[in-house]
Amino acid sequence: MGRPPCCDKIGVKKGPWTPEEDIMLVSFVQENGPGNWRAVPASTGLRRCSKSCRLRWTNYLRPGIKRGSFTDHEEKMIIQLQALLGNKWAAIASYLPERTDNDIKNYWNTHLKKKLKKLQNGPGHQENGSISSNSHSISRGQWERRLQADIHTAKQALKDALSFENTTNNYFPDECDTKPGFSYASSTENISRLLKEWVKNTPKSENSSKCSSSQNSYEGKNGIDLSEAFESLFGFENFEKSSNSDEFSRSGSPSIVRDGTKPDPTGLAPLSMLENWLLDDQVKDYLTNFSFDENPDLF
DNA sequence: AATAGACACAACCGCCGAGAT
DNA sequence: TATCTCGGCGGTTGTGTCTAT
Repeated sequence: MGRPPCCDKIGVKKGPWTPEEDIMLVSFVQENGPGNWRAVPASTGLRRCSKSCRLRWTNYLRPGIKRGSFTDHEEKMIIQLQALLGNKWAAIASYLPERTDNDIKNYWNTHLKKKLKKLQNGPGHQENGSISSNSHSISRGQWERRLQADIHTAKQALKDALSFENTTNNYFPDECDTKPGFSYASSTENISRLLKEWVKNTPKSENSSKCSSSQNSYEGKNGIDLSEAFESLFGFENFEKSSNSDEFSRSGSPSIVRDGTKPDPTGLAPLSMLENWLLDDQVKDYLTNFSFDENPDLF
């Protein structure tokens, strides 16, 4: 009769994750790899739903996540990919491997939606059917033909890029077999960053007076300093010098895998082609106004 | 300095397809 | 084959922070 339930729904904790919980989760993933989320609560003692554990890992702890503000380049990519794919945040995120779908979705909802609305209401929209770019102007017919060809090319690139799924699993490169913890090094950075932020944002007096039941508690159940515990578990003495996101930049990066289950689909070649296409001014203009409802046959 | 409203983002909810039993 | 959960996804909500008054 089907599978057994993933976890006992009664007594499952909700709300923000504590550093202590993060450490337990990362520790589990380090030993067992991502996946089998059902086993996480039972194996770690975490009073969290398996789903919550997966989400926490995916959005905050997995290797290669970049935090902070979005660059212009990222912003353009999101806008164009959203125009092309719609609200397929996971698909969009596969082109921005340092960002999570949740991040992109939030960024879209809080920033880009408004920004685009402003742009669309603002100057620069021509009503006469000709399309201008920075350097030249072409007829609508020429433009439509060129666009169809471009869309075909982009669709192929998308298809190729997305079809990387299930062909290889780069999460466990060969060397990881002999170097336990190798592929999770940046998870330690993610956590240490969270811890550092927590320390930074928590006044000392408050910090020292907090008990372990506090959501932001920095101390473990037995009064253990979690930063020390964490350091002894994983070690992040080199955090300061290695935590910059460049380590995970597209070129020469260790293959970052979203969620630990998908290979990074961003082989440089297809992405660059798609990027170039997406960032083309004319395509940008067109896609900004493009409606999939009116073009159901494109895909 | 106090307050209200806007904003940002982490986390949860509900749905769906795939797969296990 | 039927039933059930898992894993993944997109939408939504809750809450802390910022800003204007």
